[in-house]
Amino acid sequence: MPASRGRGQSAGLTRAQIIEAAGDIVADAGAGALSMRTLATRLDVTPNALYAHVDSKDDVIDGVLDNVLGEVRRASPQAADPIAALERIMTSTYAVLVGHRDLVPSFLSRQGSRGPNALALGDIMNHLLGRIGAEDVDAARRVLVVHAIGSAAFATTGSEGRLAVSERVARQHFDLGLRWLLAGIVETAAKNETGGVTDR
Amino acid sequence: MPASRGRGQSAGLTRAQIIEAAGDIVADAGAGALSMRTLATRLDVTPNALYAHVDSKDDVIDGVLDNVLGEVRRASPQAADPIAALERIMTSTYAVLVGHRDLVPSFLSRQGSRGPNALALGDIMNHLLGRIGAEDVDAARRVLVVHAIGSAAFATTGSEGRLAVSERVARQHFDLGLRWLLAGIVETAAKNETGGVTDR
DNA sequence: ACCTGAACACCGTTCAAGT
DNA sequence: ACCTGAACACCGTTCAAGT
Repeated sequence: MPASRGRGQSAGLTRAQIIEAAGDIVADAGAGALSMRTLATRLDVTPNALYAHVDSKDDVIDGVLDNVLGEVRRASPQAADPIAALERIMTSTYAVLVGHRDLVPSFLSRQGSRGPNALALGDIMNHLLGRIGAEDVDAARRVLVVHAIGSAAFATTGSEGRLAVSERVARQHFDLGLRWLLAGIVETAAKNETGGVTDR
Repeated sequence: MPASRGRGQSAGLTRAQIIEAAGDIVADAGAGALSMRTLATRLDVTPNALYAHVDSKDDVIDGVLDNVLGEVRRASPQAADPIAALERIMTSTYAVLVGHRDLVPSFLSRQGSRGPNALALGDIMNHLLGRIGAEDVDAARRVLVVHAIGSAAFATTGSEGRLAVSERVARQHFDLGLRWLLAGIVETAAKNETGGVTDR
């Protein structure tokens, strides 16, 4: 019920404000509770008013996803040990995603968000992978991202399924896979080290 | 419009029949087109009639997912080369999932289906991983499954996103990651080979 | 047991106003 | 430009019948 406003009166809505409110709903009541209507109610406007600032519900979700990615602890591209820096970025990404469980399916179906935070993270990863000497930077980055998001999707204190596994064990599995992948990337890079361009 | 039937007349509905029809809808018109109402229409019954045979829409989706998993080419647990057999199983899983793109998000959010086909596949993987001497069979299996499903989720001829990549390249990335993971599993197994139990 | 009729409590989105 | 009112075309699920 948009309560107190007359017909042409601005509610002072902003795209950023809408997306933040959407994030709050997801945090408070789960992703299933997010609808254009619950969102409108929280902002004290009618549902259709939102469409002056966002394109669609998917647009809203994209914004929420990128905000979440903003919580990832970003390592510096100039970190002394690029492999350790990559390990930290991916581990932080995993932790953030596990902290926002019911957003993870959206993450995968929308291919991990294309917002500014996702792009910044991707750039840092590219730079670190370049310093390691990765043969195919795009491939390495994608495999790492798939592992982080996929692992988060599988890390559920899974109600009924018997494969369900504790958060601690899921985290161990993630760590193990991450080490295997980084080792593979490094090894592939080492093979190609026939005087190619490196960082120092 | 359930056309020609009187009030208590059986339509001869079966759970298997319902799930098959649901799979047909997804194949014909995409996952977005599947609703209890479109499903009922296709089966020429009213929507609520379905609830005598299935618990919910999620129940239907679980059935569809497991049917899809039935298409995976199963390697024999006794295959001469267990590593190659694992590689074949994962590659076939990836291919099947890419062939059912819009089901993949459901796959991840429902943790890969718990039906008979999923269980059978998991058993074969466990046996092969045991023969390789994997240190932690559960971890290895989960990491491989996450890689296959996650890679499939990211393999889209992605409309607008700039990260979108051709099906060929996505497949190359999957292959690369799979090799890294299998190498890691084998290497971890080799380290622990201090006279433990093996297959021969 | 297995179905229909009717309803409940929702959705996302659009279109024509009003200021 | 930014909002409201009203509507369109849907959802999943339940409950009370009928045979």
